[in-house]
Amino acid sequence: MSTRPPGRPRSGIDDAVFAATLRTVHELGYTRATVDRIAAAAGIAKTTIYRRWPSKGALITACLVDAFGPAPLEGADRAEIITAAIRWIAAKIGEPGIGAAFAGVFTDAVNDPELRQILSTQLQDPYRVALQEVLGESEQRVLFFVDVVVGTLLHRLGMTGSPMVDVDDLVEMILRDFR
Amino acid sequence: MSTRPPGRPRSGIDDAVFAATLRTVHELGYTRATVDRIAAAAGIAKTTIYRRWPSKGALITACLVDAFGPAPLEGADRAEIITAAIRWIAAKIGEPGIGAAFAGVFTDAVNDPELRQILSTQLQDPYRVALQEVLGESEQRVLFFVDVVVGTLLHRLGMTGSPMVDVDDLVEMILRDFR
DNA sequence: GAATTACGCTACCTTCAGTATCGATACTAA
DNA sequence: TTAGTATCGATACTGAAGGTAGCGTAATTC
Repeated sequence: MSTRPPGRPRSGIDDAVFAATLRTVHELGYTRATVDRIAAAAGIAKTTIYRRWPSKGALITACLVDAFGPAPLEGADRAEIITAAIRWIAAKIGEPGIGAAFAGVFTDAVNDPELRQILSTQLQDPYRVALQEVLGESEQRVLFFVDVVVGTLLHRLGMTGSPMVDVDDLVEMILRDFR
Repeated sequence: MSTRPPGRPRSGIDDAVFAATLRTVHELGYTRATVDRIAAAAGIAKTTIYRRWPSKGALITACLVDAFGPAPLEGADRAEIITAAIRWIAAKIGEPGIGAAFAGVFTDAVNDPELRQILSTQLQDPYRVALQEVLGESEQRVLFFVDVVVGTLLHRLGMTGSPMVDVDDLVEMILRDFR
């Protein structure tokens, strides 16, 4: 059942495109990482990218979803889980290309409701739901948690150009509030 | 001394340009608030804008410096000062056009070192210095404070499209950390 | 009146997101 | 083997937007 449909199958280039995206954003920054350059870095045609993702923002979002993967929400107690989650997202944002891509697509989303919808549902919602379950907190409270953690990390990255290196202060502050 | 220099004096249009900028950003959002449209809304030529500010980001930054004004860093003790400061910046970011302009120029600055310099020195530094003095905290600590407060407020605005209405949680969290 | 500086206007350059088209390619079904 | 279908690469193009150049004109000082 569910045999392969007719027509030429899509070539498995998603991973190559994601890698080329992060590499290009890391080297040139979000704005100068044009779709043309990303396509060239991946060795494919620009039109192929637009056949798979409806916009540059959607491509970046898909790339981030792939790069982040599932969050490691494990630990003996709430404090350990929260600490691990903060350190995990901070480390991810510190990886080459990921932080710049995240900040770039986030800022694009501010004035683009469609992109905001994509970003919210495809990237944030899975982690929000998982956090609500494992922490037993309300949606409102988890959203506040995400605002503080991600907002702080992105503000530091955007204002200084470098990711936050010492996350201890942030962890302690959050722990005092969510213990 | 310091008599008026020769040549046609600049017309006093800065206030009109700032007002037109906030109005246009409020109506159309940061991206669609093009320099052409802002100039048209102010009733002047686009070239006049570029004679006074070197880029769109610099114009928005100057507009924000003007709109924010000095921070009300008053209160009987540290807790009152911190509370007032947080409520003040949250209210400002909630004003029509200001939050969108702030988020927009911030995100532009992420991949534009020149603009980041302008934003950091002209907008953030005055408040950072004033906070260091009145709170007696280190530069590192005050920068962390700014990262958390502004980052949280901008993340909420960018992710939901609306400013944070209930700032109490943020105030309490910060107070627990900076008491 | 001469020099100087700002303004408005028009035209222009460049970059980039996104689209259209067309021939070639890879696969399914008969 | 052939017809049908869907993808890919390549090229060209559109439209929007930031920013610049040049020119005539207006305002002010000396």
